[in-house]
Amino acid sequence: MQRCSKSCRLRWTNYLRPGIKRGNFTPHEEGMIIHLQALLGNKWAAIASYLPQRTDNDVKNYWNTHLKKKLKKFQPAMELPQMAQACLNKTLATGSSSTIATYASSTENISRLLQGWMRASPNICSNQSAIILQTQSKDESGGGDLMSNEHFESILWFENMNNVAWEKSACGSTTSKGGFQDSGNDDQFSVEITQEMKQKTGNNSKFYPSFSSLEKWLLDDSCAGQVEEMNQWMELSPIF
DNA sequence: AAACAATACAACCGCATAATT
DNA sequence: CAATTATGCGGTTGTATTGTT
Repeated sequence: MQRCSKSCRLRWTNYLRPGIKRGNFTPHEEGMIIHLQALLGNKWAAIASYLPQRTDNDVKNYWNTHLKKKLKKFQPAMELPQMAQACLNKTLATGSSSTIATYASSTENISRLLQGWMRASPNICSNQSAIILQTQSKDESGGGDLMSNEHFESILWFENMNNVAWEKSACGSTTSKGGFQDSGNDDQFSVEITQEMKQKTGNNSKFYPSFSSLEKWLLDDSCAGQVEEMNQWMELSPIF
């Protein structure tokens, strides 16, 4: 079999390169992909950067063959962005204790990814890294249609989120300057976002969560666990 | 056992951008 | 600085495998 240099490189990066994990995706990985796809759209390389040992091709294939199907079944009951939002809501509302240590090994990838974002988006506030993700994710059925901004806004703009969570976190907050510092205190997540929200809305502008906030959410085990729960529910549900 | 369908995944293609000459 | 080459990425296709009738 003859391959051009491009094919060789591709085969190396996607198949032969050492350290590539093969086989089934764990529920946690599955959850990560679902979250990230909802947030980033079909940015497979970006999504894969959060999943060490998985290539973008892997993630893409898994999405197209497994997850897309699952979510399609699930969609009549809950739209995909809503699912991600519901997961996000629950995370904030419960303030469950969990650790981001699982993906600590991928911090390098994450920072790289975030740097890429920072470069890509002209609307980023330099200091607090508030974001407007200008995604051009393609709808699976539309094959080229832009996903509506409302979908992403519903995920990213925490205005739409469970007010109880905000009340709770706001009441419990004192001060939390300077971000997370890996304290392991998950309430701090809500606290920081709340304070950011107050800052932003105080300036009569829309609120965007900071990268660090989103990042923390993405790396939170609890959401993946919720997706796993959902998967189990889907399997048990008579609808499917 | 054969034919067909469905599935999974490696590989290919085209495009955009970065790096090199 | 332009031209060329290399690289990265996302969409799509090809094909081997598995399941079903």
